[in-house]
Order: sequence, then C-alpha cells, then structure tokens
Amino acid sequence: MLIGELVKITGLSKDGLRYYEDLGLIHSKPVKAGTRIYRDYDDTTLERLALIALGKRMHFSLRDIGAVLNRAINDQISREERRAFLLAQAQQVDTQIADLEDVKKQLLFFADQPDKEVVDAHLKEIGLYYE
Amino acid sequence: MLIGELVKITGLSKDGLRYYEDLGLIHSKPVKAGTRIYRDYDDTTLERLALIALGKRMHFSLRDIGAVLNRAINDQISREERRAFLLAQAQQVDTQIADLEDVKKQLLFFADQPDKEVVDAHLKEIGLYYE
DNA sequence: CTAAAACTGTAGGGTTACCCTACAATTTTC
DNA sequence: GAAAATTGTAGGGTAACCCTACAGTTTTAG
Repeated sequence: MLIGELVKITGLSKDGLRYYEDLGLIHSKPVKAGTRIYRDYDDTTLERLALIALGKRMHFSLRDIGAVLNRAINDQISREERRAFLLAQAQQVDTQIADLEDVKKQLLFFADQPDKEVVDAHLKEIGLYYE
Repeated sequence: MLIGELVKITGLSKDGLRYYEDLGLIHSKPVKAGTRIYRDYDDTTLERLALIALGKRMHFSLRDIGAVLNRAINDQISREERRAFLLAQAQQVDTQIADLEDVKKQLLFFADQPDKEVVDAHLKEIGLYYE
C-alpha cells in the first residue's frame, strides 16, 4: 500500500510516517512512477506501527522505540528472548503507573489547601529545601 | 535566592529555569549587580517548581502547566474552586493510569508470540486494518 | 480523451523544551 | 590583588513533528 492508505488507516500524517521511515522505524519498497519513486509498504508495517503507538503511549523517544522494535520484531531472536523482552517492557509500564500514583497522591495533598508550614514540610520531604 | 541556588536545590539547569521564567511559570525580582541585573527568586518559587514537576510527570506541555499554575496558585480563586480544580487533575492521572494498563495488556499480548492470524485480528480490534 | 481532482515527492520554515558552547561582567575566595 | 566561581546574553543544535508550497503522477469525470 502507498502512504496515503497508511495515513487513512493509522490517522498519522504523511510527514510523521516519512519521519518514522527516515529513522528506520518502518520500511518501504520503492516503486517507480515516471521520474518519481513512490513508497510501497507491506502489511507487516501495521504491526510495527501498533508497537510504535504503544511506545509513544509510554512516552518513549522514537530512537528508543526503534531499539524496542529491533528486539520485538526480529527473526534473529528466539521466541523466549522476545517474550522476556516484552515482559520487561510491561514491567516498565508498572513503574510508570507507580509514578503516576505518586503524582496523584501529591496532587491530593495540594488540593487539601495546606498552610505554608505544611507545604514547606512537604517540599522538604520531596527534596526541595534550601538553607 | 539567585539562580545558582535553585539549580542546586532542584537539579534543573540554569537554561531550563530561565526558559520557565520566559514562559511565566516562575518569577524573579531583578537585583542590580553593577551594569548587570541578576534574578532573585523567593521561596514560593519552590512550590511552583514542585507543581511544575508534577505536571511534567503527567507529560503536560509547559504552556498547559502554566495554565494549571494560574489556577492552583492564585489568590483570586476560592479555596473550593482550587480544590475542585486539583481534584480534576488527579482524575486526569487516573485516566492516564488506565491508558497505561491498556498498554500493558497489549504488550503482554504481543509477548505471547501470537501467529500472524491472531496478530491481524488484534490489529483489527485496535482499529488498524485495511481493505 | 482531456481537464480537473487527488495523490505522491522534495524543500524549507516553525514549534517545543530544552542542552551546550562561548564570552563578558561580577562577585567571592585565597 | 589575582584566580575562581557565578551570573548574563547570544547563538547553534536536537526531537518529533506540522504546515505551506510547488512539481510530477495517477485517477476520475465529463
């Protein structure tokens, strides 16, 4: 399929997809169109894009996502290795969730309209103090 | 305190802090130093920076964080209003956590080395299909 | 069958949230 | 009184795109 169809399917932009390709996250076969060359993507691209989307929801950089893809979609790697790697990624998600739980706790603290003393003590607790 | 102390306390960079100030997330009083002018921050800056840090952990843009700060640290606003606003932010965190739970679920799916058919069905389920 | 519409490509500028020099003016320290 | 540390400004670079704009190509409509 050409890039336009990928745009329709994924909702991503033409620019974004070409940027992914520049970074090596997806690949295409060049097809001739007169003096021009179009990009033809095969259907495995969709799996790659699905994993890229997961990486973005984890707020990974595209370079890091590229590294993940190389390990997650790779014939050179054993199934066990691949499985272990993806489980490790899932654990990272747990870490991120734990971090957000802490963020929530702190927001609730600030919501309780604490007075200056209490706020200062809290700031000290999270490492923000001076003198 | 001058910017150097803020750097020590927060671990943020001089450039980063000045960028925050350019965006109006923190403020300073100018103090004269010969022909130069230094920035003097008061201690309320630390509370602002604590909230900024929470916003960053929620992956908010700095402009959005600025909007949050205007509502969270604002004498013009009633305590109830402020409280309600921060509780709404906490709910947003819940939404983000739910999203990450879904990410985890999908990672575990891919970890189970599914064959092409199953993967295709999954892609379809999450909205990635063509033809 | 041709003219317009739709689709591709490249190129260049803009944005966000910084980092990283480099250099000048100012303290502070020895 | 000189060196070291601290501030300031200025300019360039990065990441992950978006947004024109323009030029070939292919498809569609009349």
